[in-house]
Amino acid sequence: MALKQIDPVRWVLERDFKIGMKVTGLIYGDSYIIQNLEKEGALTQIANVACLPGILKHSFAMPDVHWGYGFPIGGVAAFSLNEGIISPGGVGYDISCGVRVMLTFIEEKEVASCIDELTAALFSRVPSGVGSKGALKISETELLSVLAKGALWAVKKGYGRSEDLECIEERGTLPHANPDAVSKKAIERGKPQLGTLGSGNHFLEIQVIDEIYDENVARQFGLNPGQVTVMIHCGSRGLGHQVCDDYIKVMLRAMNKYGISVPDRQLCCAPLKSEEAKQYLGAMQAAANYALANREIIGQLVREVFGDFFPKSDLKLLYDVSHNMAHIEKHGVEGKQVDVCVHRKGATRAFPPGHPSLPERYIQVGQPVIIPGSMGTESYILVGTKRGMEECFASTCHGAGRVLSRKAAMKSEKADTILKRLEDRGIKVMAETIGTVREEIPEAYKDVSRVVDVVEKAGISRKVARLRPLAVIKG
DNA sequence: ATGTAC
Repeated sequence: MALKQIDPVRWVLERDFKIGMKVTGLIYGDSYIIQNLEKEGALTQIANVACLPGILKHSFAMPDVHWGYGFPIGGVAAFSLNEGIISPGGVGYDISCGVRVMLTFIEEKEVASCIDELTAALFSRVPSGVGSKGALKISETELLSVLAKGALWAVKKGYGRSEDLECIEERGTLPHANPDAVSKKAIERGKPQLGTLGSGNHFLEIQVIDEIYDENVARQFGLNPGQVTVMIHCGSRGLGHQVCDDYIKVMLRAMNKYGISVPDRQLCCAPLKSEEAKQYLGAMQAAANYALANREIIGQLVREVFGDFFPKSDLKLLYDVSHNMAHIEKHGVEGKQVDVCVHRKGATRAFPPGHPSLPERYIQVGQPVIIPGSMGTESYILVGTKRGMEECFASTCHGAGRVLSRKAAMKSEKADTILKRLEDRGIKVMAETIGTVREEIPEAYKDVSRVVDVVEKAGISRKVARLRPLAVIKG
C-alpha cells in the first residue's frame, strides 16, 4: 500500500480505487510506529474503513493504532448524517470504555507509609476480574434508570457527588439513550456488574504527578508536582459487550436490506438515517450511560477508602472521558459547520479551548485528555487543541497501544518475574487473575511517551502533566 | 473488551 510521509509525524495512505477507498488515510506516527502498523494488518483496516459510505476527510489512525475487530483500535472515522453509516465495530465491544482521574490533596510520602494497606483496601472494595460482580446489585427497573441517566443516577443514589457531573463528558448523561433498544440478555448481564472494574487492560491506579509540561494549564486543571492522583480505567462490562454483539447481527441483516457492501464483514453497518442505526445509537448511548455510572460508582468507592485512611482529605474529579464511542457532534466540513457522526475506537475526544460543551472551569484552556499508560508505566494528562478540532474531529490517542497480541504476550514471562520487576521499581501490584498480569506485561505495549510525543508534535493535543504509578489494581 | 464458544 502506498504510504507517503508528509511531515515528521504524518503519513498519508493514498486512495486505492481498486478496493474502493473513498478518502485517503491519515496516520499519525514516527517511523517505529509505522513499521509496527505494517506487520499486523492495521494498515489494511485503515484502508477498509476509508471505503465506508459517507466517510468525511480521512480514515484517521492515532499513533497507538493496532488491529481490532473490523476497525483498527486507535481509529477515528466521521460520517455524514445524510450519506453516512454507523458501525458497532467502529465503537468497539467495550462501549464507552474510558478513563477518569481524581485528584487527592495528599503527597506521595503520606501514601507511601501505608501503600500496602491502602492498595489492599481498594482491591477488596472495588470488585475486579472477568465475571466480577457485587459492588451493588440492582433491580431491572433501577438498571433501566441507570441506562437512561448514567452518572446522574449514581449521584442521585448517593454513589457519587453532584459536583462530579460537570467534569464528566456530556455532564454524565447521554440524553438520547434508549433503554428499550437494549436486549433482555444485555440487561441480565449488566445487573450484577455495576461498580466493578472488569479485566484485561482495565485498572485502578494510585499515581503521583511527577512532571508538569504546561504550568498554566496544569494550574487551571489543579495539578501540582508531588500530588497523588487516582486513575480508573473501565467500561460497560458485559452489558456493553452484549449490546455490541446484538447489533452486529442487526447490522449484518441491514447490509443486505440496504445493499451496502464493505471489504470486511466486521465493518457491518447501517445508514445513519435508517431505523437500525437509530436503534443502535439509542442502545449504544444506554450502554455508555452504564459505563459513566460504573466509573462514578467506582470513584465513590475510592473516595470512601481514601476517607478511611486520610479523614481530612478529599478526592476531586479532574475529568472522565470515554475512548470507545460514536458521538453526533458539530464539526467544520468543507467550510461549513455540520453535525457528523464521529466514531472513536481507542481514540479520545479532545475538545479545544472555547468549545461549548466544556465545563466552565476548563473553557479557557481546553478539555483534559487522559492517556493511561500500560501496567507499570507513566500516564499522561493532555489538553485539546484547535488544530485537533479542525484536522481530526477533535481526537487524539487513547494509550500506548499493543504491539504484541494477548496470546503472544502470554508466552513472554512468568507473572512472578513481572511482579518482582515492578516491585523493584516501587510499584505495588494486586491482580485478581495472574494471567492478566502476563497479558498486560509492559513489553506488550508501545512506549506511551513515544505515542504521546507524536500527538503533541502533530499539534492535535498538548502535554500538561505526567503521572507515575505507585500502586496498580488489575482485574 | 467478554459468563475469552450457543
